[in-house]
Amino acid sequence: MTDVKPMRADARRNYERLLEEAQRAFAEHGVEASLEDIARRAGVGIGTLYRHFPTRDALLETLLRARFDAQAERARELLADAEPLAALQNWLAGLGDATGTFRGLVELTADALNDESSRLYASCHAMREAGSHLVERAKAAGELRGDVTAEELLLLLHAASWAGRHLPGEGGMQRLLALVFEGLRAS
Amino acid sequence: MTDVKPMRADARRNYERLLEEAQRAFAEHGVEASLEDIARRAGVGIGTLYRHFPTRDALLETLLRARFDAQAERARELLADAEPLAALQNWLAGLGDATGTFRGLVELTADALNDESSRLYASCHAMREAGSHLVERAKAAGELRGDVTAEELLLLLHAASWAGRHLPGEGGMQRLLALVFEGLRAS
DNA sequence: TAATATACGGAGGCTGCCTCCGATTGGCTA
DNA sequence: TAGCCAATCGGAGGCAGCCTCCGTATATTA
Repeated sequence: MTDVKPMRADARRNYERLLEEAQRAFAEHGVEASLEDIARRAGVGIGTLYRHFPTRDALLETLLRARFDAQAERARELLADAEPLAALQNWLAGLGDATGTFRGLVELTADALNDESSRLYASCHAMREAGSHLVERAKAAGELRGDVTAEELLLLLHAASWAGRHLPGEGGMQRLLALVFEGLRAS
Repeated sequence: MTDVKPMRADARRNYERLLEEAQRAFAEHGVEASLEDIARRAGVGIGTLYRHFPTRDALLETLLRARFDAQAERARELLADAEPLAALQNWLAGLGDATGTFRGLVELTADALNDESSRLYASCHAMREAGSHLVERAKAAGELRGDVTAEELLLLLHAASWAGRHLPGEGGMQRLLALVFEGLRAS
């Protein structure tokens, strides 16, 4: 099936250098970091970058897939947790951290979920599927409103993650997420 | 004080053509629309655009100031409303509409609120001040949680507005905002 | 109508995106 | 170990957008 011819030594070396520098650049400048700059820092020509990663999304996907897959796996683990709502909140917080690693990433993943042709769709979608089981379980346990969809919930998490970036200081996302769960009305 | 020497006729004409085309371009392509394209469509040179509006923000601010000021004014009116929480929600919905006019505008206003050197800061800040009175009133009436700040509330509104753009179909923002007020816990 | 302050326009320098193709080289074979 | 060739590299070049600068044009005033 997956008869991947091994890469030539120079190709593999460049591939890995590129990923290292891309990670650094995206972390520092956000998902819009200059690709030419990444190639330059990796010590390869821009053509080499484009051969290995034909689009920016392809590069991002390679960096993120493992992280997103781990997040999906974590959802499966949390299905065994005794407290459905807490498990869901726990998982969402992790997702928020994951999409918070690069500036601009939340926008990308939120859009990817609505665009099957996106290169990021597959891993994002798998994550959503995994998460939706946590949602259903929390609903079934009567701990979560029954009229909220997994889509809405995920979007609210993304929104909180987005907002966390626009609040001075740390931990903004957690605070906002808590507010979203509790509601704003005085009780 | 404001002894504004009247503009030369051609200058005024160009100024207005530019605003018209900018409105159209931002509405169509979002706040990142090409400035060269705006100048082209307005039938003026790029230099003319930059003379009238030295930065993209200056152009945006001219287009938005009236709208934002109206929003601040609306907050003052709503202070007379008999139902503090409803008035606040009403006002927030209007703000959501205002920041939803151009793609990318929410990000801009959310950032402007944290950056006094931004050209948009003044009008955004005035709006926040006006809104915070509505917040305080709703708290005082015991209809809104006492531990929420106006900053957080505005940010949550912005987040809902942001998220509304990433949900297929209309009215996403209103639905999300409602969820934020009600809370997600089953009651 | 002539003088002059004001305003115009776009060339040009820069950066970033992406493609294409001649030059280079790793790895296999004899 | 030499030599071959497919795999890989690198960057020039075309395009678009940002912004500045300054020679040219023109509205206004006297």
